Amino acid sequence: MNIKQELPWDNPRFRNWVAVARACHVLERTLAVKLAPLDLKPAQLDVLMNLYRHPGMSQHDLARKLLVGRSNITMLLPQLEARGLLRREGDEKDKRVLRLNLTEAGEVLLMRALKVHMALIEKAMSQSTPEQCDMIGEQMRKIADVLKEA
Amino acid sequence: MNIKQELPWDNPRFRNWVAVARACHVLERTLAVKLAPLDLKPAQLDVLMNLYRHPGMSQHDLARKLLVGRSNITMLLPQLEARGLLRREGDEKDKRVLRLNLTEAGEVLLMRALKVHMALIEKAMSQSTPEQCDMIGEQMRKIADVLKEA
DNA sequence: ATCCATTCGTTCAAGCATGAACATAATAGT
DNA sequence: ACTATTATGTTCATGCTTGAACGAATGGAT
Repeated sequence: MNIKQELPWDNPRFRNWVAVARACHVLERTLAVKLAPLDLKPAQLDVLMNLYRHPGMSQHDLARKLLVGRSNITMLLPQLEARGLLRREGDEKDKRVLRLNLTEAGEVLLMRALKVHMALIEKAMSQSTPEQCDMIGEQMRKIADVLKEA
Repeated sequence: MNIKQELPWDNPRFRNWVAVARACHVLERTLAVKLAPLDLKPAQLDVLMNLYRHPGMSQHDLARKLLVGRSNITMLLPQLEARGLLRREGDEKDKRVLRLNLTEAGEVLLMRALKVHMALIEKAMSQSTPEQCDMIGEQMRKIADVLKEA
C-alpha cells in the first residue's frame, strides 16, 4: 500500500503536456511584452481578432468564443470602445443584445498587432515542419473537443 | 498598398497555434473545476509539484520554475503554509533565502491532486498515439527554448 | 574595513478574471 | 393574456498576478 502511486513524471503524456502548458505560458507572456508598445493586452487582441472575423457578434457570443465569462466582456469592452476601436449598437430585433463591430481605427490597430503576433508565432514554430505543425493543431483541436464534453 | 496584409487566418502556423492556446485554456479551466473539491487551484498544485520534485528549493527558484514573479510566490505561500502543506525555513548559510519543503499533509494532498490531474491529461491526450504525443512534447520544448532567448 | 552592486524576499497599488446576484427583455406554456 | 422560464448584459465583491519600490543580507573591489 503505497501512497505514492505511479508518479506522473514517469508518464510521457504528463511530461509532454507540461511542455505544452509551459510553451503556451511563455508565448503568452512574450506576446504581452511585444504588444505593450501598442498599448494592447493579449486578451484585448483576442477581442479585436474575433470582431474582425465575426462582425456584429453579440457579447455573449464573444464570451463563448474567448472561453471567458460574460462579465469579463462587460469589463473589457468599455476601454476599447472609449479608445474608439469598436462600436456597440443595440440590436433592433432583440433589445437585449449589443452588436459589436470594429471601427476603422480598430481595424488599423488590429492589423498592426497581428503583424506582431504573427512574427512571434512564426519564430516560435519555425522549428516545426508543416506536417508536424498541422499534426499538432489537429491533436489540439481534438483535445479541446474532448474536454468540452467533460 | 493594402492595409490588410496576408491575413494570419490563412497561415497554418497561426491557426495551429491558436488551437494549442485554446486547448491549454480549456484544460486549465477544467483542471480548476476538478481540483475545487480539494480546495486547490492549479497554481497551488504547481507549487506542490515543484516542491515535491525539488525539496528545499528557494522561493526565487520556485518563481523561475513556475515562470511567475517573486511577489506572486510571496502571496501564494502563506495560504499553503497556514494549511500545513509546506514549511518555510531560513537557510543557515544565507539568511536571505527561505528553504521550502512539503509536509506529510502536503505530500498526501499532492498525491490526491495528481490523481485528478493525471486522469484529466490522460483523457485529453487519449486520442494521440505515443509517437504523436512525444513529438508534440519535443516541439513544445523547442518553442519554449526559442522564446526564452528572445 | 568600507563601499557598491547584486540577490532574496516582502509590501503595496493596480489591473484582470471570476461567479453570484441582479435587471431587463424575450419566449414558451397554459 | 398571463405567468414562468430562459437569455443578455451589468454590477459588485473576491482573489490572482504583476511590477515597482523597499529592506535586509551577501559578495566583491579597492
